[in-house]
Amino acid sequence: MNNFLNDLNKEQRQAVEQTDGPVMVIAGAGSGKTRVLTYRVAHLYNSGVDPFNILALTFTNKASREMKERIIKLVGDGDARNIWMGTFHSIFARILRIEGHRLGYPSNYTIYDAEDSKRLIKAIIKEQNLDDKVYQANYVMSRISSAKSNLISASDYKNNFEIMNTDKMANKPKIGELYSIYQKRLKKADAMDFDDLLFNTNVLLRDFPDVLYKYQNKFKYILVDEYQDTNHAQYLIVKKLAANNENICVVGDDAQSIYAFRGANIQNILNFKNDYPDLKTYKLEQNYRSTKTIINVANGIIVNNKDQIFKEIWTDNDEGNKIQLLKASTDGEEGTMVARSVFENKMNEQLKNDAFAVLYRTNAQSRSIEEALRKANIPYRIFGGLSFYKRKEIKDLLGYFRLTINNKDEEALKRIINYPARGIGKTTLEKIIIAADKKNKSLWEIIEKSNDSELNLNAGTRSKLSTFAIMIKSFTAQLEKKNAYELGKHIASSSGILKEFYDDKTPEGISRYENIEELLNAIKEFSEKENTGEEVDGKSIHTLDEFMQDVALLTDADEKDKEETDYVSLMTIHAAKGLEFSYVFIVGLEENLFPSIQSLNSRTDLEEERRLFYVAVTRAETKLTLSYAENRYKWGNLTICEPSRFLEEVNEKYIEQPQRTIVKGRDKFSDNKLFSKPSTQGISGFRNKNLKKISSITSSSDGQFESDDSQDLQTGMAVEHSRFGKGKIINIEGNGSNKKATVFFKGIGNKQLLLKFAKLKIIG
DNA sequence: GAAGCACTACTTTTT
DNA sequence: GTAGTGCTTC
Repeated sequence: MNNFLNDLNKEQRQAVEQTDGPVMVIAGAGSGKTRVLTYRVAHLYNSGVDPFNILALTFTNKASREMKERIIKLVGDGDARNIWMGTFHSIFARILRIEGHRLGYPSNYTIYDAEDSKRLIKAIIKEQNLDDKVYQANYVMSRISSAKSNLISASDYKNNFEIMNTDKMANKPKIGELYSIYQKRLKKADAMDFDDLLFNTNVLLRDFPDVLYKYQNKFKYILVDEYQDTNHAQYLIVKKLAANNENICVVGDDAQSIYAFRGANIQNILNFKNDYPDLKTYKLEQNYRSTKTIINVANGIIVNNKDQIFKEIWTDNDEGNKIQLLKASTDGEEGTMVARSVFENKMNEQLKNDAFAVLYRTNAQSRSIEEALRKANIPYRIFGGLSFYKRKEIKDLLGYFRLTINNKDEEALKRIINYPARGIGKTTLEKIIIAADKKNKSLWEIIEKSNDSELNLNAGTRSKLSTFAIMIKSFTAQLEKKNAYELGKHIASSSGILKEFYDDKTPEGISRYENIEELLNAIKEFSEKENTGEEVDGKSIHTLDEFMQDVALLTDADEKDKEETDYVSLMTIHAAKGLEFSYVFIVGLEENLFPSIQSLNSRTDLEEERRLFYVAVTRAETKLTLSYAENRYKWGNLTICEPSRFLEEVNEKYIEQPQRTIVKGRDKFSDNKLFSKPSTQGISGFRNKNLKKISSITSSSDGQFESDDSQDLQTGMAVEHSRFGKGKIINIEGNGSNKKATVFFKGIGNKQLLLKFAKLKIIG
């Protein structure tokens, strides 16, 4: 029974068997972190701990899904399903459904996703007559979000001199006010955003001792994955829940902390021992994943960071292949080179597609890779990006579901009240919003009473509103009676959504219709899921609101494996965390892209980018390929790029002779019809298309650098721009071809101009 | 109020 | 390049 523990090395085994008391595992990349976590849970289970008493928190749905599967493999299906395992957000959303009434939330509260939050914030900025150029929704949202992650409420925010002063200095003094309006609106809609799930859980545990006591007793054993990525709110929840039993095990790697941008606090792991004097710490430094070459490169990168717990990853694996470095002239060519390299390696080593992954910094980079793989007939799959549940048509239909479940859901209502068009337009909606604000009611309550109010609506509009309200109410009435699929299908057709997409015979329309069908299929599967015997919330059928509970927190569609299971994986580095692939391509290693241009201001941001690079490198088992392009399309323009500074941190001795391989490879495979035909077409196609633009840009910029004024520009000078007119230089930054000036133009405002493109004339 | 067209901001990363 | 917004016309 205990023999599976023999799979573990000494440190891993110690970490697994030390079941009681506080434990921290510092687990280097590829050192068997997930294995320790899963074995630990399995070991607890086998030692007789009641699965209901185990709480395992992960960071992503994917991680929790995988962990669940692995545990079930170890201990068998059955009782182990009762372990509380999931993401922070999903676990605490679940607790809030049970306990939220204490904070004034019904159990059917809605979870707003990032898009809903942003829309609401935008709407509020507009309603407050603030300039949306000054109060950019993204900025406001991130201020509010980081406040919430640090458990600063709207009133705390407004009472905090330092915070308010920062906003004042940034010329955005109203953010505190926007925060409190935003919270009020969420509350009125019976909605929580992602941050509220953690914030409100903290309030619950802080203000209701019986709740705290209940969950402290329930969760006798707590495990936290990726602890380095927890923010303050998450840290405190874990600390409180563990306070009684102190059977807490956190696993993490400070070198892989890549979420500081959204509030993750690396100090949580660095200071963990301060909270638990009895802490037992285990370091896992042996890597089982990668070749010596890859490990050496990774160590050579991370050593450049100042902030870290010292550890050096080592491996018993072979030396392995050298690192391949690809230099492309454009992003299109980069894609082609990657595709070719995938093909060659596949042929030479007789590999399947799923041995390969292409990792990039931003989602936008996937397109050129995708194009090249498609031309080369290599199956691929993109992870992340626009996920299934974020597509417009899906969110439209989900909007109906949401409104059915929670009539007060403001964002859902605004989304669908006139979709498909039913004659309830902007003006009417504005009147409703104003009335709702005045009476401090939800939009729904105003609509319900649209007849007897002083809304000033004409009879036609009133009847349209009441038809709409009656329809939604009829859906709501069927919530408990029909199963999720029956009701879902009924809503899809009687709302007119299905017809809307069915009538659209464009390719997009057809694909939308198919997506709707796919959603309904998923609901069908859910509805027909075997009932576990015990009744969920007293219901004997699987209802729509049950289905919807998890949907807001799903990012990847958990899409059922389609026909194709053997594909090359394309994803951002963030999404690749925790995964491993035999052959890894890291593309777009260029300054301002990776490291991201927004990270260049501070050392901490740059170090986070470096950790990101470290994470990317350590995904590779057998062979690593790095690539960059000299020119890249960014927001529609061809931009000149410099190789990333991170490339300099890779010791040359680990790098294969660049270019050589490519030329050889091309010769070797030039007689292969499958590949060479489309690919050469692809290359020449791209070349021809881009050459003109490249040459025109280089020649014009060359000309500029010799003849024009851009070298002599200085802060304070008055200049003239062909389009914006006369302006004054506020700031100059960057150098070489990336030299950038901030120029103030009268009546236009500040503009950031790349000097190699902007034709600035000095006029005084 | 709706549909069609032009304009602009956007791209960091995710629950 | 695209989604979202805003303007114009019916």
